[in-house]
Amino acid sequence: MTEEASPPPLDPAELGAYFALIEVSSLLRHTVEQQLRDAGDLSYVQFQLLARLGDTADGSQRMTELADGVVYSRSGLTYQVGLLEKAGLVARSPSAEDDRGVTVTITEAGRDVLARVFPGHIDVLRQLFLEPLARADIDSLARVLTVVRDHMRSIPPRSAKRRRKSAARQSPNGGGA
Amino acid sequence: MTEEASPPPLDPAELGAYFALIEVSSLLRHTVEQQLRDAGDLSYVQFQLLARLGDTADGSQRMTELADGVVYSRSGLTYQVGLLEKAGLVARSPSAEDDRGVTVTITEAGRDVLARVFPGHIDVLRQLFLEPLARADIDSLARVLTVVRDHMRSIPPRSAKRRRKSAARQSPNGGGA
DNA sequence: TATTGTTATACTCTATAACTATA
DNA sequence: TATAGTTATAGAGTATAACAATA
Repeated sequence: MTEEASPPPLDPAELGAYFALIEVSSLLRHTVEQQLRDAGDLSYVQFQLLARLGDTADGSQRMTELADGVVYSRSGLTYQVGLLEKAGLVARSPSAEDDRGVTVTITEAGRDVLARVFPGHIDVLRQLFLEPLARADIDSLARVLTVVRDHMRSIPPRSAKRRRKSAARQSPNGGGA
Repeated sequence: MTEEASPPPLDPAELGAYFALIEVSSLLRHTVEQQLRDAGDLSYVQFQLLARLGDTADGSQRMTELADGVVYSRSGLTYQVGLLEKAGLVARSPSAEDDRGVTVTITEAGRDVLARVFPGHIDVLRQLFLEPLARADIDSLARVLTVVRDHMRSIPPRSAKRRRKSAARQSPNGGGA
């Protein structure tokens, strides 16, 4: 085990893509988190959860569905949803069809926070991320990163080791769009 | 509060680039962190610090230089370097020219850990990130993301929060929550 | 007076394991 | 037995502010 064959090193473009990706996403994430904190007292994860709920027709999703979207341990999701509920931004109710389940619904207050936070969020994205890019760059970026994402999603995620989520079955509303 | 005019919403390509960027970097980061933890008991930040030191001619850098590279608060850097030192992977010594300064140097053990961790690191990058991409995609990705990074670096971000001196103290804003 | 770096501290987030209640 | 979700708990990481020593 000490003698692992060294893989060939990455070439400059590969290294460049990797380092730039990490650096860009770190800086962007950092700035966005500050904006969300300032504007709505939300962490990024909480924002993601609210945004996800706000995107559905009835503003509701089951815990499991939320966990599928945001890569989390179940307890982590319970924690974050608990915070949102305490802040009055979501409500929990027993699931109709499955007595084990819990349905999370965004409240009016939750939608208000979302609306209050969105403009600044978009501003940050424009100023920090999109501003220096040409139309073709953005298209290219979206295309290539989507390829990578789909590839990553198609691979056995480590989280599947313990308690498998609904990874095996095909969910109609996967997470697309 | 300020009434911000709603900016025009992002178009699909812009949204796609943003979401894919966040998702890809999250998943990649997550996987890499596990690998680093498993192979060398290193957090990603610790790996970054070691790699940075290992990249210099003499394996040394001042705390300030390290802080410039890795987006951190000074105390955070002190904490991480403290951990690395405790593990014997770096050594601290007083800076030669500036008696206030501290020079951090990677040790032999530190280089060993780096060498032990690199192959798996590169494997993860290849399998998860680079594998589905054509040569041209990687080049394109590197180019576009580098543009973004340079743009981000040229802006205000973290330097703005640097170290601020306490000028005339504002009245203590009692609102604690 | 400004800067380098540390310390003290408080807090957020995340993961694991044990637990319940349904299916 | 397997799944949905919660709880208890423990640990890592980060930021802020106060501080000491030096420039």
